[in-house]
Amino acid sequence: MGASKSSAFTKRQNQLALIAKALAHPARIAIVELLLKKQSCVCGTIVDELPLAQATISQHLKELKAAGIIKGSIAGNSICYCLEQKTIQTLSDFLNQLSTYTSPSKCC
Amino acid sequence: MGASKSSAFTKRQNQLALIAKALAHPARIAIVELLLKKQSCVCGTIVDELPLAQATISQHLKELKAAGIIKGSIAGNSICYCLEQKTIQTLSDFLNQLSTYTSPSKCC
DNA sequence: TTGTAATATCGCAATATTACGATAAAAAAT
DNA sequence: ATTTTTTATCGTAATATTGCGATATTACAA
Repeated sequence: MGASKSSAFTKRQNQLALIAKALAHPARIAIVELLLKKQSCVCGTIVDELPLAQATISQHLKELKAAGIIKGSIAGNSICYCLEQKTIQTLSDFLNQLSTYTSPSKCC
Repeated sequence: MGASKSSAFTKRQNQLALIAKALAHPARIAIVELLLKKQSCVCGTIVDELPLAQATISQHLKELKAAGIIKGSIAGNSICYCLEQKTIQTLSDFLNQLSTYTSPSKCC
């Protein structure tokens, strides 16, 4: 045991969890913040701005890409990363649902 | 090595990552969905509806509570859980920022 | 071609998460 | 008082993540 029981849940539940998981690390939050703020979204810039080794950043970028949160396009010698709004919107919509929730009178 | 380098990031980045991490599992997505849909938010109901052992559910509830996503209040013999909108809103606001992003013309 | 710069992948050690049976704790029911 | 119900915690095995040095890969430059 120890493996996540993903087969026991719906496709949508697994998808939302995957997107959240991709954002579940401060380095990856920092990366998407950089993509939001900076004009340049080249990988090297990210490596320069974050206090982690190049190999580590590359791994984080891979996870964000696998979850569909960012996409990379080749720009000459380097790779330019950008946010994928569609995927982010999926989680965003779910959270908006949650936050407009009104608790049942029974408790809380 | 292996530990997350949380000290290298801002308090806000760590907080957002923590909230995302709490939602980074399909069982925990299922739990907050239940809290959204059901009138009853008693722990036992959650255990009955999800295909996981009681100990496992309890652990997931603990994580959601630790991240401030839910809160529990004693209701007689059992415990009633509800969503904490404020915390959810924190991540929701961040994602809304991300999804209104327009990519720099340089690439993508 | 040969060299250099930018990213990705591999391999490994340290740590964290997931799941659950067993057990504890606390209140309600008998 | 004893039993039952409800939830939490402990201990542990299986698995996943994190971080990085070393190395591969790929594209451009000279």
